[in-house]
Amino acid sequence: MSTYNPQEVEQHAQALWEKHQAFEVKADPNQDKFYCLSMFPYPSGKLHMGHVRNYTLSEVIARYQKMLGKNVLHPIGFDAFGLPAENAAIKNQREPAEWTYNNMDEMSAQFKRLGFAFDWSRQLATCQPEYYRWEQWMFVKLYEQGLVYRKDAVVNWDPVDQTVLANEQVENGRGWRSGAEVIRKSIPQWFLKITDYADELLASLDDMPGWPDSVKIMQRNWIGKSKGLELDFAVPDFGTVSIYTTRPDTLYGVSYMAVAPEHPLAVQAAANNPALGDFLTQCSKEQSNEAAMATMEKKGMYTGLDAVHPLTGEPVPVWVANFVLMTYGTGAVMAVPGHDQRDYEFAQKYDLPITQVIATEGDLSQAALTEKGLLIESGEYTGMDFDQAFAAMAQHFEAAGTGRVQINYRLRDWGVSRQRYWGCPIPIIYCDACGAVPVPEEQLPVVLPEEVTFDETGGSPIKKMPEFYQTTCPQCGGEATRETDTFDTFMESSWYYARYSCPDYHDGMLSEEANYWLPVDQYIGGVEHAILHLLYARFYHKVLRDQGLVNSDEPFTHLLTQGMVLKDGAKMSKSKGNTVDPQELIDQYGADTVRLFSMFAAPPEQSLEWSEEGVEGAARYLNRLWNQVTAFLAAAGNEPPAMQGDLDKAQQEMRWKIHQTIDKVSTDIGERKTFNTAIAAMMELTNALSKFADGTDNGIAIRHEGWYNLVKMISPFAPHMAQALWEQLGETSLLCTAAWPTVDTSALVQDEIEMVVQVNGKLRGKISVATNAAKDEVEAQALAEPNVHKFVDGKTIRKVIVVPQRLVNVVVS
RNA sequence: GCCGGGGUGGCGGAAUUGGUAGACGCGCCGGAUUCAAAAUCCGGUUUCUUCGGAAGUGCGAGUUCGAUUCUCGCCCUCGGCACCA
Repeated sequence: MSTYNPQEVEQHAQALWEKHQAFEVKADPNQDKFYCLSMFPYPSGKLHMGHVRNYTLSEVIARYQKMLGKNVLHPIGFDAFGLPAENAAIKNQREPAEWTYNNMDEMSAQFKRLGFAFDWSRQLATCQPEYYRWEQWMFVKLYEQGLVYRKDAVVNWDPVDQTVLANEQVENGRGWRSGAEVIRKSIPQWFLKITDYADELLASLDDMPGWPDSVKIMQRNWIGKSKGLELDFAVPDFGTVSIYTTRPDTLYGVSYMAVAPEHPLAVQAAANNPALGDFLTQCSKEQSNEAAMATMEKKGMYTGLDAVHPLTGEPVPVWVANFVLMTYGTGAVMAVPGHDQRDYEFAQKYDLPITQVIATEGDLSQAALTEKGLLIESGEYTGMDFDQAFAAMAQHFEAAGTGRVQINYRLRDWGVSRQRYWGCPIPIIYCDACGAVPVPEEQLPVVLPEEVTFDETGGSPIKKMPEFYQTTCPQCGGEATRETDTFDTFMESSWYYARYSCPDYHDGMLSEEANYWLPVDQYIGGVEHAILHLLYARFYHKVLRDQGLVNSDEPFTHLLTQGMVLKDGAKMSKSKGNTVDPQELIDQYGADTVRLFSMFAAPPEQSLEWSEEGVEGAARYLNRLWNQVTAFLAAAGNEPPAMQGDLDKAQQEMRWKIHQTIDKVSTDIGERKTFNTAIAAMMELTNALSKFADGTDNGIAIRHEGWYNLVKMISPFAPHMAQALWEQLGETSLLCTAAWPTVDTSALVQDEIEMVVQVNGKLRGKISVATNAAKDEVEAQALAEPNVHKFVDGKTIRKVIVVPQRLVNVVVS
């Protein structure tokens, strides 16, 4: 019997896996595949506990599936483009590429030290031209297909640093480096028509049982499909302003219109109205993100223009309002203060009329009445309900040619242009004669120069590098300029999961192997990606499908969204100084302990509260398991006697516990994904086996059966220690390729069962009954229980509820 | 503000389909071992209690024989809100 030495044991197991290339896989049409994937990391520096948790989750599932006999793909790579590399470059005067590659090396070493069962031969990094060339290639394909277009869109402009800022670089409306007031600036940018796929993205959600409902609901709301009317309002001295409304039934209640500050009407009206001009300038300094728009003070100004109400002919004043989004619908709304709360508050503030045109309960002097109901004060539409009014008005306006039924989406097209350096160059060339021309396939990739110098403003260096942007037009051969914007990094993360199937394929974006591995069977990552990343990836997958590159409709069959790792109730972050370095823990306790703790401390979806004592507990458990198994083997050897004859009661119970645990652990890992309860069950079995000191042949056989299966079951969590114990059990194969334990259902049969007896819902006693006992027998036995009898005596029994196998509730008065 | 989570002992959490609230672990208390300590092992541990019991899962109502679980209304907290990834 030897003591447990994690460092030694872990080195040994890792060397074995390396020697046998245990986790490198090839497509094999004759074997069931299982593709298990954790969201790839941004190479920010060293690993943190969030990474450990994320990759241990996929690790446990991957190793479990492998033991079930599946051909398991469990790859790793890096989401290597992004803003932090540029920040590090400015701060440390290092090239983003060098910084990134260094971090990748460091993190790879830590991944290996943790013993993750990755197929390292498939490692990829999105900043490598071999990867992003296919992203550029696909962009050109989509351009040719008409799914790409260019339009003006708003960015955060820092007027001092003369650069575009990301939202997180704007603090309280000011640039984080310069401190200057950030303004909204409109510049031309490239967009992908994700809205063309809105309906399919929405409809597919109904057929994705492997995704959490919460994520599907969030995506549905994000897509925000609605049916309404687009109506044209004539505005004398301007022209026509179209609005979109989902509540045409409230049309008679319109008391004003509101347009976005960027709306052409507002711009025209401001031309000879200095006060209005000032207001628009003021609006341009306000943040345009949705949270800010929704919470800021609602402000507006009359433009001096009046629209004509399309039904009554009455004049309707047109206002500019800071809360109207130019990017949603038409950038103009009709305002019905009586039946919309935001319009209501605005009308109260500016003393605009509030009228009721829908008959509903409520007090209009307190709040808008937003419930639907029958129309009142609405001319010929009076008395109709919502559906009737919608249909009648749609018919009226369509006949008049001034309105139409329209399906609208909250989802906007995907702006992919970033005015930043460390990203994939957008493969477009601008020619004075030919306009925007995509880079021809044979000229791809457009390689991002890696030797660059940064100044403190954070502006992209390639915008100042003629050797990068000076080129010739692919169409006319004349002088031309390259696009210097790069892609949103969500572009890279939208298809990496597919590229893992063939990372070294040079003749195309994806090879046939993609269709063997895809879709991903289990995808794991933080909830914070519930909408953006996961929606973009779903969109991209459908685009890949329509290009004939994959034959599935959705990329991820099952999704697990993990919670954050907290310390003292707050998210671990460098700025808070509450980080825990996994490396120190690995050095002190070993990888198995760190892995076990991260799985045991909380269920995957919930946040995990960090606890040093909890880690010690995990280490203590592994130590105890090691000692128990080695002590048993030292005493009984690794060749157990055969079980024979009848088992006594304690032996039966021990076997029941062993097989009940196998059943539970299998369900917890394979179906429920509650690894914390799987570990708890294994701890219970460990405790039970420790106390079961039966030295008879049958007893030793049962103990061997228990420890043997326990070593297998703990192996996805603590694979190094399990491998060492496996060898002590006399096995010569790799444990990670051994078969997962199977349940002996005959061991689960019990002929007696304990039932709980309640009186008026309160626990009063317990009875032991035959498993197949009839209801009357159970009832009789329950009433005969002394303590139950005490509480029932002298009272009238109203009814007795018997829940088979569980409890009896005697209702008395 | 809108959308989606979460709230259970001193702490992390369990209770899988409406059926024993607190599994498992941590901490703490007691014991064994030790010259002593660490480590290890064994036992106890929701609160109150007149020792019969009673109360108890963020707060307030409701449905039910029975609610941590379902319904309604609140409070607190975390994630997302389109250029952080």
